[in-house]
Amino acid sequence: MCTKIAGVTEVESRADRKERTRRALLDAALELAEESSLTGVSLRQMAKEAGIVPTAFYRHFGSLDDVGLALVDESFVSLRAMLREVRRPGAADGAGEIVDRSLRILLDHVHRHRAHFAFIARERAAGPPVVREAIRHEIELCEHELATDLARLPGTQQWSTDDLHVLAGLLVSTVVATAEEILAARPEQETRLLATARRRLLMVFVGAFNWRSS
Amino acid sequence: MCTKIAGVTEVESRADRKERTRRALLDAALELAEESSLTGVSLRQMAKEAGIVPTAFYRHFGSLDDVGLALVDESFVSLRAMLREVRRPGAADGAGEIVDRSLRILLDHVHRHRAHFAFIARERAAGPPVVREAIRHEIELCEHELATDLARLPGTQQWSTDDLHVLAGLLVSTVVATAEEILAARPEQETRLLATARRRLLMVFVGAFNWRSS
DNA sequence: TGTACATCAGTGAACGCGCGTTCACTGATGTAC
DNA sequence: TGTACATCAGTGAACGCGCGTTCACTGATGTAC
Repeated sequence: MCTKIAGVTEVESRADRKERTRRALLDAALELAEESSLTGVSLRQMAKEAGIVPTAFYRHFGSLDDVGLALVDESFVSLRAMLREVRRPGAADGAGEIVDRSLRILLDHVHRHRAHFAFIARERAAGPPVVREAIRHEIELCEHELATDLARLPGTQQWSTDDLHVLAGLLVSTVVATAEEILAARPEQETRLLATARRRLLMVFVGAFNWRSS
Repeated sequence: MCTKIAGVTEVESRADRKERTRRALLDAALELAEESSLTGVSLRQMAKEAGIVPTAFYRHFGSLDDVGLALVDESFVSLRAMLREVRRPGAADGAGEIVDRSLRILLDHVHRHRAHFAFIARERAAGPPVVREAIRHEIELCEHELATDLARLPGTQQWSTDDLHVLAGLLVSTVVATAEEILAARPEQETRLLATARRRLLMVFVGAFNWRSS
């Protein structure tokens, strides 16, 4: 098959075409899972949505679980990109600035990778067991990374590693809750929602600043 | 049908028997939903588990959604009972005592109503749309109640209602996360998990105590 | 460059299975007289 | 108390449908010579 792009005749190789179908299957799974959960998506629905016959599914994945794990992988690529952006050193003067900047990045990423964030939020509780476990593990890794980062902030040098993990866990559960709220919110509620989320995070920071490691 | 209990011959009325079957269907749904979600449970599985023929299901519920809504109702009866117990005035000296007592009550209730708590945690994200919405609404009500309660604590008299809701939201998301951790934890991890949860809640309280309403 | 062969993504028929729902029924329980 | 009738929880056959998976296949793409 040939495609003419900007005057150049591009040839789509067999491998390219296969990758395109694989992508279509993953996209179909992501979209179909939005109603209820991945456990409710059938191989035949995915194949139909991707424009192939059901049996051709097996050319790309060994089972439905494999599709789930592939989606977990790419969802956490999105999420890690976000965390990297949050972490990037900037004009981080005070807690208010850090919170504002982080929330802006969170909002932007949730909107731009809406399907991936919704996938994690949903399948974390409802996915096939193997997918649930994979997500649980990834979130634990993120929490661990966050704890390491927090240790570098001014004011936490004397903290025990336990306390760092307490704060990391608190931040993760707060951010997860906020992300879920953003996903569930209608656009006109968003401003109000963010204002609440901002104060919630600030309250956590106030608690952390006044915390004495024991 | 007659049953002899403690020397008294009890007659089970038609209504009693119907109620017993209804209960069996709900219990079956609760148990079967543990693998994946309620959306993955079929009417036929429920009927089989309850010991009736599939078609008899319709004598008790109009649809699978009705089963879900009935389970939401009774799950929140458990949860409300817990909140009432937390709220019951006791020797609430300081934040530490409040947190310890609340966590003890939470742990006890999660263990004694494990299936109900797991149901809420799971179906909140993965249930049929109508069930998800019902749970979202119930949690919002709990959060609102909590905000009202917080207003009566010493030190919050000058807070704005917005700030009360910020704290209530923070507490709810922290407690939800803790409940989910208890549900997922193996028994030997429990002590450590509770110690972390304790410090997490304390950190929130430290934040609240040092909070200035704006 | 041309030819002969290998690869392999996608096809289409077929399978047995569990699904929700319909329908006419049975027979024990409940009620009116 | 006894009888005749009504109620209704549960039955069982039947339906059409979508499911995952098997298998032998097709024909375009890729490769070796």
